[in-house]
Amino acid sequence: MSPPSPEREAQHPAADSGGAPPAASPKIAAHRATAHREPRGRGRRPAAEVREDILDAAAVLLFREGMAGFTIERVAAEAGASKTTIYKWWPSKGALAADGYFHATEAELEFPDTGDIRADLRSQLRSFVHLITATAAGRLIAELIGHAQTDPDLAAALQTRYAGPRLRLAVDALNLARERGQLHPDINPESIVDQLWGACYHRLLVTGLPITEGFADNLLANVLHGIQDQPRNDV
Amino acid sequence: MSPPSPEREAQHPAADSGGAPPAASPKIAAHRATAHREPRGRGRRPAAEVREDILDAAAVLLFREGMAGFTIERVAAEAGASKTTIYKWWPSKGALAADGYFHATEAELEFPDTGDIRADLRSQLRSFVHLITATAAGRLIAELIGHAQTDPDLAAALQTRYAGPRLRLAVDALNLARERGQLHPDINPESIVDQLWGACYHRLLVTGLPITEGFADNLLANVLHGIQDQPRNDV
DNA sequence: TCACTATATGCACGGAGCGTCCATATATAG
DNA sequence: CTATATATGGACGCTCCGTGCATATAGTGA
Repeated sequence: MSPPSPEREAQHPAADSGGAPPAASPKIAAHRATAHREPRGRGRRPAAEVREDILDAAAVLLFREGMAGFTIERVAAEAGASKTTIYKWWPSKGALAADGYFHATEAELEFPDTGDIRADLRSQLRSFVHLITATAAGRLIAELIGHAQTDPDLAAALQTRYAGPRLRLAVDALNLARERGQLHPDINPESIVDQLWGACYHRLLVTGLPITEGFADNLLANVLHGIQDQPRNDV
Repeated sequence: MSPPSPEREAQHPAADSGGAPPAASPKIAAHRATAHREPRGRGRRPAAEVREDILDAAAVLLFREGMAGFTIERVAAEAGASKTTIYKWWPSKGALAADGYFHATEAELEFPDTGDIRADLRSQLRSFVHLITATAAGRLIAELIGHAQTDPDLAAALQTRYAGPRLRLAVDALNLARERGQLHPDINPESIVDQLWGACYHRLLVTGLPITEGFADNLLANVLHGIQDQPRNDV
């Protein structure tokens, strides 16, 4: 119904060639030296290449428009791929969104154990606060979590690749500290993490109150005061 | 473009029906003995009646299928009303969902001030835990909050009629306790609420860990231990 | 009693998106 | 060079959105 391949040259809105990705935003692919989508008619392209294009497009769309504007059709258009191809590899919108997000961010998520639980938790918490307030990922994470409430694929992916690792990191730090005798022996690490991270999510997702570093530090002080191994005078 | 003043009568979808059962499941209408929408030809029905039917249908659909199956078209069908009518009163799916939810629940949300901050917070928190774990509203609330991340109407409604009041209730209790000298003078009540409620939401929305009464009580103990007016030995 | 008006009704539209078919083209493996 | 795996455009039927239109009727004021 239209000329074969009118658009494919500057297909990618993403970074690609440029070497100045300020992190936390789509870093996308410089993965292929090849400039860009060659003018192609029909026919097969290497699977890996197509996959990469789709993930790039998904990430770009996701960060540009959020979950609201994120549709399979638009990803397909943006990637210069066909819906058929996308459906061949991803079962649902949620699954693609998750992969798109992680494709673009791929967080390192490593924090050294300094032996000081307060310092360790603070750096983890601050890093998280920074992520959700100072980068484009903040709103997006809220929207992803939001969508996950009605999308099992997305929920599973977030669980496995996002919430799980972060939770484990903090829990590990807490367990180490406890073994070191820095914390009350019968604390429940998961609950501590719920208090710290949950408080932030509460503001992000529910009340909309501002999330600042001061807020985070204050939070941490409160929580630690409640669990450090000192005589407890109540309960 | 249209007749002068068609709408001005019962414009607000809001409150309406009188004080009835608290409950947390659809109480819906016995308001009309009639079981189901009479087969009617065209023509006008009393506005209030139609509105009621729509809200009932919205609530039923919401509780039965969650936000996933909640569409304007289905509400219309279920209510025996026409989409046109719905769009005349509600600007969006989110707005209708919110009204449908509150129509069905209309929580009382009153807690006496007993003078014991621990007891007061515990009853509030337990009531909340009960709501999100033991009633159909739990999953639904998660889904509503989820959708609110990309639906401004819904977000505003939840803010005003759900999160706001609950937050205020707890903050008030904390302020009273502080004035009574039960709490450290420079606590930030909002943060305390973030810790308590946020921890629950964290499990509900993010990690999926179980939310029990024991969890809630433990949470409260931790938090209070951190903020009660006793010598603080750190920070 | 009756005409008038506000309001609900069915119907139908164009648009978007979903998820799934085809038949066709071609890049890579053998 | 052939075979096969795989991407392609295009089209389908479906649901839903949000909005128009002409028509029917309940309630109301004359």
